[in-house]
Amino acid sequence: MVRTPCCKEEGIKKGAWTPEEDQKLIAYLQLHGEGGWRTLPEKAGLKRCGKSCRLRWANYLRPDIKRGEFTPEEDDTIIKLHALKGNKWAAIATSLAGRTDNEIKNYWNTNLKKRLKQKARDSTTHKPINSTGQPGLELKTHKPVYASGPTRLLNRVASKYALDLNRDILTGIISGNTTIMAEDSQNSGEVDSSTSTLVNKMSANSVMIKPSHYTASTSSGFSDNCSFSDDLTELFNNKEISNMYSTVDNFELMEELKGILSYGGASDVGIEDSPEFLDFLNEEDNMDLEKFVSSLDSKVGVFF
DNA sequence: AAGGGCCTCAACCGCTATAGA
DNA sequence: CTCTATAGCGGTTGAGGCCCT
Repeated sequence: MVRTPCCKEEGIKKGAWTPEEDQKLIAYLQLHGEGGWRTLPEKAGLKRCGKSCRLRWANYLRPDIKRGEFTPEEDDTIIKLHALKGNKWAAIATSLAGRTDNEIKNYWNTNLKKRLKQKARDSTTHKPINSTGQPGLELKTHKPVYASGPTRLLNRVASKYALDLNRDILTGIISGNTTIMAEDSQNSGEVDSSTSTLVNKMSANSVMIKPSHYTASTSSGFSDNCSFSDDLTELFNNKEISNMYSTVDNFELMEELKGILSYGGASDVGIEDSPEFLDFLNEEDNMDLEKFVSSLDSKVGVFF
C-alpha cells in the first residue's frame, strides 16, 4: 500500500512552534474541539501539517498537562513501571496524571536511566550489573547447578522471603489465588486470559509442581509442553501482577523474585538428566503445592 | 570572552493499529 | 475484503542552552 503523506510538502513549516502559532491552535481547538487534524491547519490558519498540530496539542498545549519537575513519587512510579512494562511510554503515562509519554520518555533517557546506572542496575532489565558489566543475578545466593527445578526455586524464594514478602502475594504468585487477584477479578468481572491460563495450571488443589524439563511424570498441572519460564513471561506481564507492582510496596522483592524465577527457567543443558538431580527432584520437587505454601515459614533457612 | 562539547527536550519520522466507507 | 484516513506509539533528531576550559 502506498503511504499517503500526512500533509502537502510545499509551504509546510517545521521546527519550533511560535507563541502565535500556539495561540491559533488553542483558539481553534477551544472552539471546535479535537479531531479533524488533517484539515485543521488550513481552517486554523496554520502552515503546519495536521500531525504536527496534533502532537503540539497532545504533548504541550493540552490544558491538563502538568509542567515542571517530576516529584520523587513520580520518579518512583516511572522506575517501577518501566521495570514491568519496558519502553511502553504511553502505558506508563497512563499512571502519571498530567504527564505525556513523550515527557516521560525524555525524562527517562536524560535522568532516570543514569540514576539506575549509578545504582549499578541495568537500565533495561533493572537487574544488578555484575562484575563483568553484564546484567544478571548475583549468583552467590543462587546455586546454578540446581537452577532447573521450578519448585526448588520456589522453595528458595519461599525460604528467603517468607519473613519479608506478604504471604498472600507469594502464595498468589505460586497458586494464582491471591486475595488481590480474587478481588480484582470480581470487581472487573473478567480475568485476563493469561491469568486464567496460569490459574488453571497452577491453582488446582492437587497440583504437584514439576520442573519444565522433567519428563518422567505427566500427572502434574504442568504439562510436558508447558515451559515454566514461558509461563513466567505471561505471569509477570499479566494485569494482576502489574497491579501488585504498582500498588503493593514490594517492588524490590518482586523484582528479585522475578529474577530468581526467570533464572530458574534457564536450565543448563544436561543438569536435569543427572541422577543426582533426578534424585533431588523425586525428594523435593513433587511436594504438594498447598503444603508447600502453608509451610513457608518452616522452610526458612533450608536452602540458604 | 570565545568556542567546543555536552545535555535537554520539543518536534519529527516511520511505522502500526484501528475505524469506517 | 480492500482501501483510506486518522490516531497512536516508540525511536531519533537537532536547536538551543549550559558548562567547562
